[in-house]
Amino acid sequence: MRDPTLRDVAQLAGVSPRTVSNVVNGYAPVTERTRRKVEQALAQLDYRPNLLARNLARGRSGQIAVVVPYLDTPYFSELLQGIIPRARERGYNVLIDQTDGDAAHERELIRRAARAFPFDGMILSPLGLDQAALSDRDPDLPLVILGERSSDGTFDHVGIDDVSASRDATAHLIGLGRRRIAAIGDQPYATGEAAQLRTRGYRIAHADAGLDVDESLIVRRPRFNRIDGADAMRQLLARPDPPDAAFCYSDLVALGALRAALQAGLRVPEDIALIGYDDIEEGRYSNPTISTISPDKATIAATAVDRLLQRIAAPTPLPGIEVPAGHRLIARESTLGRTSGG
Amino acid sequence: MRDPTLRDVAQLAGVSPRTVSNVVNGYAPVTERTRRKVEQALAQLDYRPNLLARNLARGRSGQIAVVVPYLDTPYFSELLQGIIPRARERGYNVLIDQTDGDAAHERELIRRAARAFPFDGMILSPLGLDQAALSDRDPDLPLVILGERSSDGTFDHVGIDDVSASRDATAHLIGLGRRRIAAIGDQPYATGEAAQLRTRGYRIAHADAGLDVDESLIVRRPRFNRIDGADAMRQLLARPDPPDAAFCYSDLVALGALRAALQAGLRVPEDIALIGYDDIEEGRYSNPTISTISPDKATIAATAVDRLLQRIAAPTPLPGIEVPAGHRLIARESTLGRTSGG
DNA sequence: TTGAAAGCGCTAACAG
DNA sequence: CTGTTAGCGCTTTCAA
Repeated sequence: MRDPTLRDVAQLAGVSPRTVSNVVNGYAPVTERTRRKVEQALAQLDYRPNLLARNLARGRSGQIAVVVPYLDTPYFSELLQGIIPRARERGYNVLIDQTDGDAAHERELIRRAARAFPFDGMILSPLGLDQAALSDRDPDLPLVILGERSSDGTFDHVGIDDVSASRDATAHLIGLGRRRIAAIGDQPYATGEAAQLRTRGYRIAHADAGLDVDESLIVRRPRFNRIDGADAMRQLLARPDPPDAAFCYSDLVALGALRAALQAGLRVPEDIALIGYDDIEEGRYSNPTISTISPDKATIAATAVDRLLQRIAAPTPLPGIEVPAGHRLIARESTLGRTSGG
Repeated sequence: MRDPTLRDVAQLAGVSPRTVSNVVNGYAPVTERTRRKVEQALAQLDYRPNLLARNLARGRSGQIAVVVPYLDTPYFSELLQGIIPRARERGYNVLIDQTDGDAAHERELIRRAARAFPFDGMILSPLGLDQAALSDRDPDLPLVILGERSSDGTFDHVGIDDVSASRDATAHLIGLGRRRIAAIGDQPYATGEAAQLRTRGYRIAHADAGLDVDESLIVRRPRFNRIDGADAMRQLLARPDPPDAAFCYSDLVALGALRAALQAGLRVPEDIALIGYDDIEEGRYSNPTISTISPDKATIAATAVDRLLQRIAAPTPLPGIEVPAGHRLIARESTLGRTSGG
């Protein structure tokens, strides 16, 4: 049978649809008596508003889009874990899309060109789009960017301070007495901002300690995944003068590097110490466990949602701001050794 | 400015909205000349249909819900990775929700009680709901169940044959000469069907080989995650007669167990061989790599979407069917040792 | 405080 | 082949 409509309820309660709407939405004041009648009818019919109709009338969709490059990257799925409930709490549904880092796909999304993807705002973790490309978008789309681009003043950006986090990671290695420290994951091109910030932190840490950087130890990699980490490590280990430590630009890279190092017969951290970035759960269970930079994911997720909903609600476009999130260094076995492991 | 509507286009092209709609949707045949005029107007105005309106008129939402217990469980995120593009291709958006295995939440969803969650059908991986509870739902909700419940005739179920997969895994261990094989993850209660099927396969493999099962080696665990695996392994290793192998009910459990075994100073697989279930990428990079049962995730994802869309499109409810998916055993270092590692 | 009625933008009977 | 028109179910302006 057809679902009961507002009109059905109105009829049963003997009032107009307008009044029922008022009761349902708690809008205008309604007489206690009327409200009671309406509520009874509502219950009796088990009425549920048709959201499509409501949204059409209200001119909004009640949905936000969350767009990440890869859904199966633990960092993103852990972030989503925080974003979804927060959005649901605040009355929004979450549409998810993944781009595989495809620039065209990302561009289409921020231009709202996708015919079949209705949303009131978007949380995007761009990968294919560089800073400039981000500005070429639907100006009316409330947008929050995650990761390492910076705000151009028309959208919010939430993320941790990559430079200082990377400096911390590198300094940790230096503090442990390591001197030939590789950096795995640099991306010296327009879309590689995230990587470049990390490289910058790596350099600063060296400078802080009065150490020179061996440029040949900075390894470029297109993605922050396991394969890239493993490949890079193999390449480094093939050198006559391999590194005694590596700052990996993601935990996945570190995990891949770890695998390659162990396969090559090295001991971690005795022969080579490893530190990652992201603090994914996997790094807490690997053998050895992975030292890492832990971004405050809960805060990032919550803040991203809150900012986005604010932007959506704002009658006139809000200025875009930078929202910093915290991070901390977590030292585990891959740098400290088993003694203090847990 | 306001987005152009169908009416605007019609006006510009000098035809009726009906004709524009026909052109946009490719419905009725349209004169070449008319079509050209309309298409030109369409392009000129950069017209994009309002989906809310379209869906309201069509009486559907154009969205499917995908509901999993945990988004950050690799198995699910890898599955989602397959589901989303497939659904998008077929013109559907994907709404995601996670339940944390909460029965009440799952029940609410299949009853379509959630006021603010519009979808035409649902792909659900139930955790909190047992077989019986699954039948108590909105009878009009096109539903595809993933995992280990079986179809009650009103929804489709897609999944691999857990019993035979588990038998394969156990037989692999037996074939390697192991005789004290633990099973980690049994759940002897209503919602633990998945686990029970695996235990059954474990028993069958023993029977096949003419071996007795040591009941005390079957370890119960509420969840299939890393912590449970680690805890279970610690408990097993504390025994005077520890096992020489373990069939873990998920890769995550195996990874946790691996961690605990190595921490206890054991060698894997020399002292204890481990096999998991799910074939998540993490198991291909752990040290040692994890032998596992690999379900055909691509097929599961694609089939689930296809079946669901069929159910949605069907004018009259389709009978629910069982859709089997394939699996294969992948032997890696955690059972074979490093010699053949890759 | 409540009713009547006009949309929101699109689809789809029903003519013609 | 194309125009007219009545909804889809809800919100909301305007009156009363």
